Amino acid sequence: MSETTGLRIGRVADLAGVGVETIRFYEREGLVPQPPRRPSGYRQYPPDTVDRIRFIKRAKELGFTLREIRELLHLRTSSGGRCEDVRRRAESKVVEIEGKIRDLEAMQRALESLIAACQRDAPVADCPILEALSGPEAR
Amino acid sequence: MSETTGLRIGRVADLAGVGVETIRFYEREGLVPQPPRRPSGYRQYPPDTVDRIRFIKRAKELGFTLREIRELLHLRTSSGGRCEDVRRRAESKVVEIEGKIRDLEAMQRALESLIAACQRDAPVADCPILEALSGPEAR
DNA sequence: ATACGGCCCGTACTCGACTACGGAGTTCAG
DNA sequence: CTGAACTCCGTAGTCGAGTACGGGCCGTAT
Repeated sequence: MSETTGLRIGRVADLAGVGVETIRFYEREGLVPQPPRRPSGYRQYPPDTVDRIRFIKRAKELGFTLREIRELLHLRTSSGGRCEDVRRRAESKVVEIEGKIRDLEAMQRALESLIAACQRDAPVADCPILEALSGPEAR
Repeated sequence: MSETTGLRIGRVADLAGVGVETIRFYEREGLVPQPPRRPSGYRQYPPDTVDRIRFIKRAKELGFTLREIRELLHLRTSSGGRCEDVRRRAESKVVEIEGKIRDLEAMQRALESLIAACQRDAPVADCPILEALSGPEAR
């Protein structure tokens, strides 16, 4: 009955920065594996569950859907474990992520130029932000 | 009556890769400015509206909410045009974007290592992807 | 031993972001 | 000059991702 017993759901929720209900929801959706239970029915989480949930949170903030995140998390074990298939899926995710990084960098450059223009006391209305941001090359 | 007249909503939708209803929705939400109308009531869009909508699309895919995107798009003109305020807001966006890029790069490295492990014919179940992805440093 | 949390479950509700009507007027190619 | 395709508007419905009950069982500090 020490701390090797595992974490209860509320503790995991606190550590990961989400609500208890969110964890149960992720469990239903297959994003967090079903943990062992005590005889009482209480869930007992291994500590690394916290990292998994934090990962889900970050990935959401990066524009991945729960469906995509589930795929990412299951890359290891899915497709009957056939390596070739896993590799292909991983590679296409890498390409997707590269695109996101490129877009973010473009937004960043646009914002930097807005900031620079402001510092040169140029009237804000003349900042070229929108032109840069909504530039011609779309996805 | 040449092409200088402007685009009708359906054309803009096609070019930007969204539905007509989405554009009307964005207009209601203040993400796309209200265009001039013909006497018939038909909207007549300047061509750069297409870029604006593409930008909205990309930004959504990068995890920004419509509220945040509206803020970005209004940076120039909001806050009564007071430069200092605009600059501060832009700078905090830059920081946020830097964080996103860092997280994406971490995911990418994790995926690369999964791919590498696969190519070395290591059994997929042993790939260290999850450990890398859900690493200790959260947001 | 009891009370005040925490946890169980299922169901229902919310919120953001669309998406789909339906009935009327408009455009324009043939 | 007609008919198919497009547009208008308002309202309602959907979908993803949670969030909130409510009634009942656990656990533990006093």
